[in-house]
Amino acid sequence: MPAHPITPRPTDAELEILSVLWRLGSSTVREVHDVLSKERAIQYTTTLKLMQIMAEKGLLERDESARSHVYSARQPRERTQSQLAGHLLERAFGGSARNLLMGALSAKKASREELAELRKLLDEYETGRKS
Amino acid sequence: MPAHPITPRPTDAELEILSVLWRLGSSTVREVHDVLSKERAIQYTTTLKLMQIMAEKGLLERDESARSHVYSARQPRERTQSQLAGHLLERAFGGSARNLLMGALSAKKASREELAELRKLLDEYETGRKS
DNA sequence: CTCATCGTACGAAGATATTCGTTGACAATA
DNA sequence: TATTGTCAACGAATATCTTCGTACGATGAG
Repeated sequence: MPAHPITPRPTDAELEILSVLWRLGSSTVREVHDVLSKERAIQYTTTLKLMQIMAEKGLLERDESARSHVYSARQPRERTQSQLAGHLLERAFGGSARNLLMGALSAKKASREELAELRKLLDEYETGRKS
Repeated sequence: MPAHPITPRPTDAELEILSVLWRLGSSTVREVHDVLSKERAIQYTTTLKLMQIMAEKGLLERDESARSHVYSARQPRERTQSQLAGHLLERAFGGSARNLLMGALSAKKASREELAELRKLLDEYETGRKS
């Protein structure tokens, strides 16, 4: 039986780990740490502990067959992202996707290409949704 | 001099308070608590303490002229929302607004009306942005 | 074999978040 | 005025997050 029935929302530090794993795919602590430590000051055992806790929580899966354990995200990236976006959407935007997008755009200006991507996404979504 | 030079990102519990204040406008602890306590179990002093801490942090402003202090959000709603969306955008979506919107839409299905709103927002944004 | 290196496990400190009980001041009312 | 209710202030317990030092076993070089 898993320690947690449902996957908890990752914290900020945990999200850093997940981001690296999304990029690298299955990795050892060393591999994750090498990336992480280039972005900010952090000790190896901190990365290790974080990843151990995340495995306990069910955020990561661990393969212990080799001496250097290999970790991977337990949920697909899209699912975690959807969980996070959905949570913020409810808590901070009263469910208004429009306001969420507005907030994102005013935080970080979007390029013409990105705007085109957004429109395309809406088109595809509508097509898939239609009746 | 303010206790905090920049406004910290509100926590989840703090966001609940802010949401109520966004709806009600300037309010006493009692008024906020009455709304909050209908949504979940919480004691009056918990609401009070939260709002006191938020005032210390600079998230709220407090008018002490009356016996019942009157609180209000220090930042406009849009600014806080932009801060939160921007933070999530960077940490969890690698800056991709497209993926953020995708996550939001897959967390909560959007109605036809909401899709229209989203398109309209993109149109307005592009117009405002155009060289 | 011996020693330096690399890995996991563990414990614990410090910071922050969340919760609520108690206290004392003030106000409203009987 | 005496009692009852309302409020802010405070302290403290608990939980969670984040960080890192230490210990100890496994591995590889000499």
